[in-house]
Amino acid sequence: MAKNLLIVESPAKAKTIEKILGEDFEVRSCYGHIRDLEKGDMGIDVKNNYKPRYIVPEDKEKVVRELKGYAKKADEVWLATDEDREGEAISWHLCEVLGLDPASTKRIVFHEITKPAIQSAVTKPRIVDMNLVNAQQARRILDRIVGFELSPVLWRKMSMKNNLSAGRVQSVAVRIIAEREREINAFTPVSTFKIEAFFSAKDLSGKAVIFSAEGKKQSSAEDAETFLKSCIGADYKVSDIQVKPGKKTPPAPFTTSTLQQEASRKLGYSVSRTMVLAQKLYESGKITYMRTDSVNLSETATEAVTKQIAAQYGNKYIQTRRFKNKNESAQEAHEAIRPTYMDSMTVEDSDSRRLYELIWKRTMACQMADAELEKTTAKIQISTNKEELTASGEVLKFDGFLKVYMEDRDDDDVSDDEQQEGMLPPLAVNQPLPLKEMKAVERFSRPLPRYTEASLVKKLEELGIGRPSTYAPTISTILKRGYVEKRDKEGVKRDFRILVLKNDAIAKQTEQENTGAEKSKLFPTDLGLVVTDFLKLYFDDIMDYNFTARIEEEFDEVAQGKMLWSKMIDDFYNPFKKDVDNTIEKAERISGERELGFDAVSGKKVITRMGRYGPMVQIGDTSNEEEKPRFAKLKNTQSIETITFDEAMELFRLPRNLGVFEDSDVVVNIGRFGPYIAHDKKFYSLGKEYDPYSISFEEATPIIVEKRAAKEERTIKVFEKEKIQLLRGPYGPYIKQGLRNYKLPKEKQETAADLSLEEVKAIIEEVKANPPKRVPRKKKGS
DNA sequence: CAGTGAGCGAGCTTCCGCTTGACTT
Repeated sequence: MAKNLLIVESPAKAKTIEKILGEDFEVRSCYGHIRDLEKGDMGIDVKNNYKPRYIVPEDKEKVVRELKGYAKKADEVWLATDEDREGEAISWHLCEVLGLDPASTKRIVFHEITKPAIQSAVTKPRIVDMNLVNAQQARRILDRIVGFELSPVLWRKMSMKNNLSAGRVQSVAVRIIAEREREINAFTPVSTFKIEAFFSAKDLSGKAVIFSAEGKKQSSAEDAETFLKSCIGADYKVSDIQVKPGKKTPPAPFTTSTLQQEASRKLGYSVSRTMVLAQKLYESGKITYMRTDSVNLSETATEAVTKQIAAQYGNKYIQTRRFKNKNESAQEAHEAIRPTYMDSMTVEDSDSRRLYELIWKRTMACQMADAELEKTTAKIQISTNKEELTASGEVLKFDGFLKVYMEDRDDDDVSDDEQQEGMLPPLAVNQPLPLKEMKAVERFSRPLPRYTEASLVKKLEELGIGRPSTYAPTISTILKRGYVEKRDKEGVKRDFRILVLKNDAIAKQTEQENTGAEKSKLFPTDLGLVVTDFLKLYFDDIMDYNFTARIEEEFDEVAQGKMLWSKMIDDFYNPFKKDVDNTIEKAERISGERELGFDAVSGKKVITRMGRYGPMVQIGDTSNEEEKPRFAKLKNTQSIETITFDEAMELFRLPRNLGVFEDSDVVVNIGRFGPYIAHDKKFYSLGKEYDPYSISFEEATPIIVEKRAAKEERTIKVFEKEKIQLLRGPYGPYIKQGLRNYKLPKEKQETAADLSLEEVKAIIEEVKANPPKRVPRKKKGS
């Protein structure tokens, strides 16, 4: 048994460190936090200075039990959790649970898992910093108070009430999505006319090439026409040439947030997919820790990178750099995300290969030379006009880091004015240029695009909201709660005008473009919009984009010992609790109700609002005892915010009876699980390719026949009397009795069709006796 | 699986941040 027990947070890290420290140390991991506030009564004694009540959660009991065992056997316990607020708190909780004295237990830190860093850390132990621990407790308690006070307000005030939640991070994330949607809805595009002239000139080899030059934008079709007319019969010549050097600098190495953004843009990965793959790479020792907000590289890593650059591209491609975090809240417990071994350019695993190569390239690039450019701007004079045209081109003189890596940009970073810089043919001042044609093309201004998962992460990080370990879970939460949806949107066709000047004549054309199409973007749901409005109305301080930044300043003061954590919480809690009580007492139930007009047939009022089961439209009033109102559910692409009267009335066309097939009615409707066909007491889901409002009898009947056949296909065997079915599912054959499913043991899966009733019953009993382990369900804290 | 939409009110839900697996009909 080793004399020393060293505890870190991550098991993968434990393995590496044990190798470095050798026989004197046994290194174990605590798998993150080992204690948390109990759930009952918020886990806080509000009246007793907010004293927290901590418990070891059920799924951490085993870890704690084992650590206690190791600690008992060791002569000395060393705490080596991450060097940040959360890590410090974990060390303190370990002291509490393992019966160690925080005033004397050795606490060490390192921000990189390298031999020199760890060996030097062991020579400089300190003790747990209680001020930092208190800052974490304040953070934890404030989040618990906000979450557990606000969520119940929603349960009381929302008409839709299952599983609603609110919190410091998630509610602001939803707000960001909601506000962008409203900006887009309110946006009115303005069109201008872009002037583009095409000239011919000879390139270096003497071949004629076409290049383009731009003129001043025209604000209307009339102005554009006037300008083109003024150019009729004109001569063109180069009046000025400017050549300027330029450079591009490589981006910093990856943090969690930038990795998620680039993997989204370059590889199309969702934020959670990126994290799953990165976790795999980390656990197999291929990359450093993947949840970090630091852009720092260790000395050893920088050396390895430059060595690799020299070997692959030569010394002139090397430029060592140190990157600094812009974000002050960065807690720099780890390095940037980089390959562990720079000489491995790729990995075996095909799933994570593309992500690994992306990380490898970005890491290489960050220590490589700037790319050098030459930007040429040529002014072109129009003989009949005092306006000038501008042609610009860019030539790469030295590729530098671009040899391996080019960062992608978000749509919203690319402005309309920016043009793709191509090459210009060699030009000389006073050189006459023959005009091929000149165009005035109508271009519309565009609203900012909707957020992707990754661009939302970027925004949250800019606001200092959330941490690397929570970006992916936060997105899952707001999707799961139904505040936000990830989906595509079809664009709409729009005409745009083009005026062409060619051979001294002007022609007018109209062309079509698709606008507003979105792919895999985040849209707020009506629930998200209504909840956001409600929270903004009654809790504007918590919904403020700067709320987190403001309280982080106070946490910092606690961490520096300048403020008592309980005082900080008290200052926050008292006014907040007043708002909560006031809201519960005074606020009306929220439904986002909007009046659309009056039904032509009944003369009754038509409204749209949130109902118990989601957004809906309603004809008539619920207060009318005589006649119940008519209800219809909104389509999932519609919103109570934007639906028109005509669209609303259209929804009342369901259910539709299409006719009689095999002696039964064929009825189309939309139910709890989407559009369906009901026929002969059976239900058949309608795929996305069908519209229940327009599907015909001729389209519907083959669906019934097909789905019926597919179901037969899935059925292996039926025991009619016992109501037991043997079915084929995506995870192999299984038994279905009533609503419950039972998995077949592996050895019986091949021969499922031969099973007798007795054998099937035996399997059911067997599974019932030993139910498959489920994901640990949260239990009531006690 | 596929009706619902008002109100009453058992008992329940809920936060953010640290970490990994075992699980899916």
